[in-house]
Amino acid sequence: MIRVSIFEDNTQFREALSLLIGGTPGYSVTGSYGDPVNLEEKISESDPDVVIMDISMPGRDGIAAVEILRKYAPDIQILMLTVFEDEDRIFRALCAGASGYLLKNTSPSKLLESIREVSEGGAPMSPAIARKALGLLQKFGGKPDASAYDLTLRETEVLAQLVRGLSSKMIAAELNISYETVRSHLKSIYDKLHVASMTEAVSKALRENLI
Amino acid sequence: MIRVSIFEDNTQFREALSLLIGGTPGYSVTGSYGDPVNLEEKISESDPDVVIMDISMPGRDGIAAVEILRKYAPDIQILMLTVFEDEDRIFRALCAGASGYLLKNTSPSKLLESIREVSEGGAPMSPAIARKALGLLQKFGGKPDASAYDLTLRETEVLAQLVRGLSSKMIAAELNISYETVRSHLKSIYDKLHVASMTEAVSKALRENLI
DNA sequence: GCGCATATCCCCAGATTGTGGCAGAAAAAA
DNA sequence: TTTTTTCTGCCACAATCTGGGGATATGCGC
Repeated sequence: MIRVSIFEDNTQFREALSLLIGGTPGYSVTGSYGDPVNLEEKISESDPDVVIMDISMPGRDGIAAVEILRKYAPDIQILMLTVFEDEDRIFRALCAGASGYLLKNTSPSKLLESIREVSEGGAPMSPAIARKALGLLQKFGGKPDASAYDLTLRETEVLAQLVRGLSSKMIAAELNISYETVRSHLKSIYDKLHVASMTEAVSKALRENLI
Repeated sequence: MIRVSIFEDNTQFREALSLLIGGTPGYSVTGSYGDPVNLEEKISESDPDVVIMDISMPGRDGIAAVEILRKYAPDIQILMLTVFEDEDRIFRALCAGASGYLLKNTSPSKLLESIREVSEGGAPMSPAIARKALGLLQKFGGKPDASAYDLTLRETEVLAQLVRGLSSKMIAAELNISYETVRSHLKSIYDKLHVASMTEAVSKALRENLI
């Protein structure tokens, strides 16, 4: 039996959801609310396994509610159910701690399946949402691209140690070469990365995934 | 009619897939290969809408194949079908350009559904995979967590500039405060982050998303 | 008021880094 | 073989950074 709480400001839609979920064997609706005010209280009284959350609600933003809920009860799975499909909101909701993201045009059977899936540790998303989430991931992951600045092998090694936070001396010890040699490599690295200090080099390396 | 090409080195599994997909109305298998050697040729002769790709194959890695295919024919949707569920491989496959990622224990009906979904612009993933992909996304997008070391507002600002690669002097200019003040803040930052140099601070800040 | 945290400045001594130049040995490419 | 690249090492000077002292002022809470 999966215990579900619903947060959705549209009364009609909320009732419909409640009827659908509550009327299906294996599911029970333990709470149904029009806003996330006094969220903790509502959660503790309904004690759900899964929370269905709308994004736009009066009083408090659904995404903020997700963040709070994440902290208050990390084990509760959160399923966003909303009409918004802009990248920004998807991203913020997922990063806030939602485990699934469905559009409101999702069919009842898909919705029920998704509730089960999210309670079992999955991450159900509407196809369009999943594709956008994937796009976000690809944007971040880009490419581990050390070749762009064509650092030599040794230079890459030195840079790697630098990124670990080591000083020139420590790097020398780590790589079993002279302190001065490390400094020589550093010069080349600065040249190739177009930077002028260790900090800049580390910053660039980490930002652009050069290690 | 969805045209599907299969790349999978296990002959039995490949044949089974071929039978399943080819035997279902609405789907046709236009190519079935044991390795991705001469990938471009195989693709142009089979002209698929969707490619099903294994990760481990003789000759060439499936992930590398995805990258090449992405460039050669960007409109072809790629569905990974493999046994691996480590974050690294998932991440690399998705970033290389795969649009879906299924585990080999996926049921035939789910598989067929996923092929349709990916061809329609979705991003089907096995629940466990989806959850891991979500985790990756959250890791990247996680909002700055400076609170852990409770840096003050000013210290956070200084750290932010440091991460940009600026020197103490430059930070002083940027924040319109004295060089010595910057140094004072830096001392506190070092103290709180348990580091002893700019490089270390930048490294820690970027790794732990303190900015 | 009194403590406490924050933010702002200062000085010093010693260590580290940035910059410039130089050069031999080994490896790879021509 | 000759040339080029990479890896190695060194010196010197100026600039910057680190770690140790303090000092003043402004709020905020008790």
